[in-house]
Amino acid sequence: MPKRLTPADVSEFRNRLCDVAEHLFAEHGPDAVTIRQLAAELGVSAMTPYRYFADKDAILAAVRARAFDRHAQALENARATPATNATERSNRIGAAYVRFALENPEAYKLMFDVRQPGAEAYPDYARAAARSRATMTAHLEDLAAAGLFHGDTQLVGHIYWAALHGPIMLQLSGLLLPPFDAERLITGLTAAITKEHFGPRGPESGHD
Amino acid sequence: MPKRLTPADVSEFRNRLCDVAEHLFAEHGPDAVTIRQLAAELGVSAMTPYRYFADKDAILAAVRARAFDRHAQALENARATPATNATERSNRIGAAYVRFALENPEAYKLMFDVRQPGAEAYPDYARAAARSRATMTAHLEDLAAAGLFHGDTQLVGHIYWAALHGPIMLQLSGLLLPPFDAERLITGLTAAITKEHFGPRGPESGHD
DNA sequence: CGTAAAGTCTTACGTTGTAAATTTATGGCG
DNA sequence: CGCCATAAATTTACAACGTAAGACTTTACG
Repeated sequence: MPKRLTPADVSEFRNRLCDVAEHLFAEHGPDAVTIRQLAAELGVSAMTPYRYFADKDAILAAVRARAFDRHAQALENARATPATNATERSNRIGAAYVRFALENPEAYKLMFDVRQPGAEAYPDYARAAARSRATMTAHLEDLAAAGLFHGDTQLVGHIYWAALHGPIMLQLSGLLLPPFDAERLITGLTAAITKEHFGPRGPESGHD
Repeated sequence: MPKRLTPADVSEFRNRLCDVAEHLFAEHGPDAVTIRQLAAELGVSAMTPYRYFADKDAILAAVRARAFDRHAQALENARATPATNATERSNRIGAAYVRFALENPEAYKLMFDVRQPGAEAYPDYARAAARSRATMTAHLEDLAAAGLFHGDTQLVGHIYWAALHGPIMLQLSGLLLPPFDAERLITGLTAAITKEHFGPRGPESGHD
């Protein structure tokens, strides 16, 4: 049944496979999903995916990259949304970050999964991850441009990032017991960062 | 070769197996290690481990529990070490936390791995994890007892925990690019928490 | 219109986790 | 002291996995 594959055909198949893989990964975990399942779901034979991906590891990397891209898109959307001032926009980006993580916990787990050692070697993954990181520091540059922040935007951007990531990961690991959850810890942490870096009477800032 | 197994025999074999598993997991990742490898390393047949563990998942849970126990032990040692004052002891516990994570990155990854969904169902794992968490809040109770802190010890303990965990996990995910690393972000975050919760001129507090 | 090549499918292999059957050694009882 | 029920370990066996190799099938171009 082969007609010559255009690059568009290739990337369409890759996308369809990643869509299916994403759902199955989220439902059963990446280890429990087999190539044969993916192939069956797509109505092709077990070997067909290997025309489009080097191996299963590459499929995992591609799905992780796509998750990072959707995450980055959510952050960029928040940054592009009109806001009354730079501080509000900044908070909106933080809120978008947390909302994405809590509404797509399986995607977030995949993004920051620590069990694929060579992930940075996949260019798509590296680029998508860098794109998320970029917005996390860019919004501090916005604040600096508006004269609302004077300091190391890269450093404080990373600190802010870690202040969201830590609580989220603790919650997703199942190690936060009621009444504690990511939201609450993030509120506490971002309040501390805000006071530290925006003066003792700086703008009130939760993440939403 | 069977002599009746005493409970001591059983737990000795379990320990030996976990020792081996820990090393192999650290070296190759838990997915890449097979039961047959573990058995060979122990000089027994492939099925023998199944006398001591229900399945591979239970072995992973046991190794994770042991890692949490060693971590908890490191924290408890730091807490038990004499210090000139409660603040210093508190900082030492934070330092012990970070040191353990950075000196045993594979163990730390395993502890907070997000890919074993039913982990809390293993009592050993749940207990070991709770033991680590307990020390992370206990040292704030020490500060409160010394009159150096007035506030919600549980809440701020968790916030402090998240402030260490976030940077560490970002670094272990390989997503922190020079010049940023966990140490630096932790310094920034703990400084902010300290100022927030110990007044604008509270004690200077890095984590070491 | 034929043919080289591209795409797909089928077949096949080594490895995995583990169930079932088998062997082996021992501690308790006549 | 000798036998044997049984606990422990091993051997064997199987279905499922990732994927290499080869066979088939369709298309684009000379």
